[in-house]
Amino acid sequence: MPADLTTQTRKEREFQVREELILTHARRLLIERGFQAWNMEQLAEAVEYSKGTLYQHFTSKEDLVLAVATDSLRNRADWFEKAARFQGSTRERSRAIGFACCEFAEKCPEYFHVEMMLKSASFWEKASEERRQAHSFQGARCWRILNHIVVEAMALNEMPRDSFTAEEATFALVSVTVGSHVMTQEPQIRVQAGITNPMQAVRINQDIVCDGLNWKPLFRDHDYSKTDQRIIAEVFPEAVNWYKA
Amino acid sequence: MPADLTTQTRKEREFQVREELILTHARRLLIERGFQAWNMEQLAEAVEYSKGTLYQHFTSKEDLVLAVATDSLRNRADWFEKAARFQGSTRERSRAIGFACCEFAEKCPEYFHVEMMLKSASFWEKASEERRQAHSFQGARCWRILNHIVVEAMALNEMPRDSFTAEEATFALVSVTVGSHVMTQEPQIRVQAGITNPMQAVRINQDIVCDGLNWKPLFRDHDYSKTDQRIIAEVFPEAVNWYKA
DNA sequence: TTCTTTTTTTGACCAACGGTCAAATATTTT
DNA sequence: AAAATATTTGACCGTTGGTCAAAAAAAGAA
Repeated sequence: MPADLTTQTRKEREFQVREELILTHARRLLIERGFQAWNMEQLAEAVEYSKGTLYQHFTSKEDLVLAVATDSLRNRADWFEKAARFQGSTRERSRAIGFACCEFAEKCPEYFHVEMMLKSASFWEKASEERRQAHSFQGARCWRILNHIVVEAMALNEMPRDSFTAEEATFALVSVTVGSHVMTQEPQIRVQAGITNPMQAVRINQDIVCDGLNWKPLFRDHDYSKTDQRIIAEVFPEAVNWYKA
Repeated sequence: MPADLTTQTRKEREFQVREELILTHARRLLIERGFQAWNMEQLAEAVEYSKGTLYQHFTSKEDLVLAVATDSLRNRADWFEKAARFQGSTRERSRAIGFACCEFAEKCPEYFHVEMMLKSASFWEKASEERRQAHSFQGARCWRILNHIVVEAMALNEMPRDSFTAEEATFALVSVTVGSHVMTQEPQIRVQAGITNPMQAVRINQDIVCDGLNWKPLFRDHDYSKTDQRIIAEVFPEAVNWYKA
């Protein structure tokens, strides 16, 4: 998020440009090698600064990686917002968010890897309070956008109110999405489940959960292929490579 | 799995006893502190052997931790088997497996933590081929048990065959379960979703997916509380602490 | 029992890496 | 041009996973 350039001094701007340079290279290393298989020395070399300079921006390797993840998460929230504005029924809009999730997984493949590490307390503890808050903030944005659609669906009686609360419904969608992404990463599961297109597998599971929530119109009663094409055309004008009709 | 004691020499038996001692202490450290916050030296001290001896059993710290995880996973598969033998409809039996998952999460809290680490290639690579295979084997057992019930449900027309394949249905259940466990670990999500009982949240999500798969009798049409009590009484005779009616 | 051989255990040692900070370098001010 | 301030650097440190030659223990031979 480029803060307003007018109130910044040249120094501050240079500092920010360098931070983005570091983040870019760190993301590349994360994608290419994961977390362990590179060190701060190598990153310093890549950005053509010394190790000490890196530590002027980040308190630890974990802090840096969390910053990369938060950057990605901000993108996801932005995509969520755009998807939520899709013109259609509440279920169609939640579907657009499902697409945003897949697009996110495709464009920010390092994210889920970092997300897994975030579950371990020791990782989280090594990051700075500032970055932890930034990450929580973007996470909360994503939750709020989806939850808002669920609440609206219940208000419009497109989803029954008596079975589950809006929070339970939102939680179910979030859980199945994360779980599906995690499981599709596992080669063994891919074989056992016969998965050839991971993104499609994720979306099928989202359909199952929405149907389980009785979110009308049900997937099993309704053909969403027209909606899907509109979502791709209107929300993701750039090519979406993972979609198979 | 204690191999047959008769064909083993005394040495071999002692070796095995020591391995179990190491695994026990490693599991305790994993639960108490996670993966990072203890080192091999401390573990060696705890088991009253030297570091070098640990490396006669395990090729690396990761190899050791994978062994702990596989031990737990074997327990889960055993619980799955027991749950699958529950007398009832296919959906009731899948419900019993859902309970087994919760019981597992409660009794082996270190497992999900390790499972997350297994997603990173570098971790997996540091473990020995032998232990990787053992882990895959137990994972496959769990899959097979659940998948078998799904196949049977379709054969008995308790779940429609035309919407999803048996593998897709199994995958959906596995995904939502893993995802729910992962998400309930996250304090922020707990607050946002208003979760007070994580295990109940997991089971709700399983109900939603089963309903989405149109697995009869549907949760929304049927009261499963009697079934739940039977499952607890018959499959988990020891106290189940997390269940709230 | 005593000496020799084999097996097992040990902990000093190594390399790798995240992180620090005094010194060097660059920039700004006077 | 010199002094003052700010920034960058990389040698250095502590920790830790992992190794291996030497020590200790066990087994075997006499």
